[in-house]
Amino acid sequence: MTDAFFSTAEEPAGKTSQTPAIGRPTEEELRQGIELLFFAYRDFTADPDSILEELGFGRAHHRVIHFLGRNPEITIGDLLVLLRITKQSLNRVLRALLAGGFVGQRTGTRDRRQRHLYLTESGAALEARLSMPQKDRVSKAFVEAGPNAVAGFKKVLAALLDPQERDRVLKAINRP
Amino acid sequence: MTDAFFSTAEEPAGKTSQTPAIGRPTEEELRQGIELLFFAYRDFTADPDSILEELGFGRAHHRVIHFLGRNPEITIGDLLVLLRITKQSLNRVLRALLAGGFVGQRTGTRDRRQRHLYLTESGAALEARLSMPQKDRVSKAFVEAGPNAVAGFKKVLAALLDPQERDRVLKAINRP
DNA sequence: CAAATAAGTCAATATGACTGACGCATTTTT
DNA sequence: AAAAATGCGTCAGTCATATTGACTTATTTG
Repeated sequence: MTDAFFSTAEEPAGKTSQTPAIGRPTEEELRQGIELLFFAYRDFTADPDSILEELGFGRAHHRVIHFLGRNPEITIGDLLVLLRITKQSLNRVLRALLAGGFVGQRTGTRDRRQRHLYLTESGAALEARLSMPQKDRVSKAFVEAGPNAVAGFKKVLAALLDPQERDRVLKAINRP
Repeated sequence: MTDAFFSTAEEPAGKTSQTPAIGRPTEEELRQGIELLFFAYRDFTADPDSILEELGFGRAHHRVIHFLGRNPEITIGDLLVLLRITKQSLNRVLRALLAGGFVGQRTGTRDRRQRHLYLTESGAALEARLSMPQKDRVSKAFVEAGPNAVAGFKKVLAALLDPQERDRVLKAINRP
């Protein structure tokens, strides 16, 4: 079996590599999609790294900052669910951000065990600075590819999400 | 199926959230694109992890296996360029794969300093096993989103690549 | 009051990346 | 032919991010 998974000669002559109108995508097309996603995501994530390095932060800090920007007053527990990491992993990152004055926390009023996190002014400034190159890249890509392509891009990415959580995630992304 | 994810009803009448025909995409749209990419990629990469864990391997091993499947007889140096990691980083991973019998190497004939790497039979089997869930996910997404959306997906991802290397990468992905 | 929950922390471990340095075999250049 | 450059392997040390497990404290809930 599998003597050449990515072999060039896997399709009979006469057929092309195009997606059939209704059937399953070809092996070739799937592989291309997978690799494209890999490379595009790699370039996409490479953008903010140099800024983070200046501050001695890593991508974990970036993620926290991003989601805090999007979800002000989120509790630790909810942030853990969102990031899908452990409390201990978050802790180190969060401590650094608190110490650096990028993030603040307030004790919950309804439940005083909870800590509500938020970006400080400098935290928000950092968020803006970090997201700038990514927004720039995505913006250029959207403009270049055109609105129709962008719609397809979003549609496919949405379909790639875990079906179980798709609605939840899309709702979170798409809220006003 | 969850249609109208990216409903346009979120902006006040008069303004639409469509990308302006020629202008810059809106902040909202950019943020959505960024987050969608993040979540979709996260789900996408989660697939093979359980298989890898069985074998005591990580994503680094997966990447090596994938690119070895795609580039049989590649040399160490070329693989390093492709993966953009250091020789030392690759070494540990490669040693494990060689020891496990998933990868073999041959001394080059033209230049005997070079090692040409290839997947063994069990390596190819593992590659197939790892890529199966990803292909499945992408396949379902492509079918669900439809050919037009897939074309847009690819177009945007290609536009997200670093301009400097775009041609090189696309050529590598898209070759026969 | 007892139990459950939210959070913080200590400790140990794993993975995957990095830099720097050095050695060996081989090829290329001078 | 000698010198330099190249391809690869490896030792040693570091770093960032993640993990699990166990324990504490404060607080809420049954």
